[in-house]
Amino acid sequence: MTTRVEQKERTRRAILDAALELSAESTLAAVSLRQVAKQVGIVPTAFYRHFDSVEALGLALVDESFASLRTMMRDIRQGDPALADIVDRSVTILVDHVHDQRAHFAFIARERGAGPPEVRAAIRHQIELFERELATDLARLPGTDVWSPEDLRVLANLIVTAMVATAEAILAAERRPDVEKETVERARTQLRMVLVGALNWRSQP
Amino acid sequence: MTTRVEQKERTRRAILDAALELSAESTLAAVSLRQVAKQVGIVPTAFYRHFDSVEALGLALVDESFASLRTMMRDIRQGDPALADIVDRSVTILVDHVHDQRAHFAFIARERGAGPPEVRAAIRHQIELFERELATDLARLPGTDVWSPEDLRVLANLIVTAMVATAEAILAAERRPDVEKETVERARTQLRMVLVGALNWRSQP
DNA sequence: TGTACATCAGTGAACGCGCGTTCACTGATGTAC
DNA sequence: TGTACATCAGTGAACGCGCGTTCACTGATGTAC
Repeated sequence: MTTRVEQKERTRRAILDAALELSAESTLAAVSLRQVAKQVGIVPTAFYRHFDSVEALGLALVDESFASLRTMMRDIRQGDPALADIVDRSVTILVDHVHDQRAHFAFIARERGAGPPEVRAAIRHQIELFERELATDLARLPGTDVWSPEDLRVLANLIVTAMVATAEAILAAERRPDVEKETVERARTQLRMVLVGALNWRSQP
Repeated sequence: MTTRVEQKERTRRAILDAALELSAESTLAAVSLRQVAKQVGIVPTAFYRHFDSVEALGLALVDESFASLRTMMRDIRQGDPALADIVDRSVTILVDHVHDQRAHFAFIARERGAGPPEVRAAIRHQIELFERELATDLARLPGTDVWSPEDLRVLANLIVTAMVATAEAILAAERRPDVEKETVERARTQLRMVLVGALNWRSQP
């Protein structure tokens, strides 16, 4: 026996999943309320019992997607932050999460540049928070004591940019293992290059 | 007196400009043939005298946009490739071109992730060509003789990724000079960090 | 130069379709007593 | 436990609107002679 609350939550979940799937064809802006309702198996008007508009649904998807990113961040932070294998571990965890949360990552990648303004702003804000957290983590690494706070933020921005590009490349690889392997190797090399630069860096050189 | 050919070209130009302007609101996938025709001041059916579909129009915009990128590339390549000010000069030229070709850069940034599959593929291909050219240029710099060809490509990819992110950040700054200045400073610092990494890099370390 | 014909960019009516949103409704689940 | 009423997720008809595409057309520009 299912309660009314449980059933409502199940329908809401189905709407979110349908929107993720349909927007994968191009972008959320091109998805209609009626397409979502049809895929879920409800009448179009029932949509309004769950969301005010397709855009409100988009904001809910942003929240969801970044919740899964934060899970990833926590995974990366776990365990010994020794420099030796930090690059390999971080990239491996990124790849695993892109596989597990493929639809969420794809959603962020698409809507980041082309979503409705509010959705775009929400994504930009979340990426900025992400960057700030990474800067804090970097400050704990040995050797960064000669860095200015600004340079730490700049480095964090570069790393996040490279990781976003890597996630997009993994998605574009479309599960072709050879293309993906190349992408992952490239990401590791790039992170190592950046770290070599970082270790030889002095603020205001 | 204007010839028929001239008039046709003028209308075609107006269609391209209208599509750039309208797609700026969200993405080309959300722009209708009728919206474009209305903005140009022609009847919807006249659109077909110039393009087979909105998607064909999209591909024409990709070609245009990358033509302006190649102009930029040529500008950067001009003159002395001395390491000293190569970073400052490259970033300055990038900023100037983003200002001059704002609509084109914004179009690429949006459609790169969310455009119709053919448009996305065309953009990915052009960025790859761009990267290959940069790798060739890098190979001419002193100090890169200890680099493997693969690592040159990986470095070029990192630099292109950072420059694409910089262009997007300049667009997002929406002509607010203080935000833009910060973005530009960040790009310069990042390129310098990467170059410090590059100068201390040995392939297969 | 003048005339007769060809070309073709742009017109305008018409089509069937999917869109978001309104509204009054139904009937199963939940609650008060 | 049983009954009477409240709640509310989902229904289904209806609306006016913008969509892409078809078709036969017009009339200015271009060309052959």
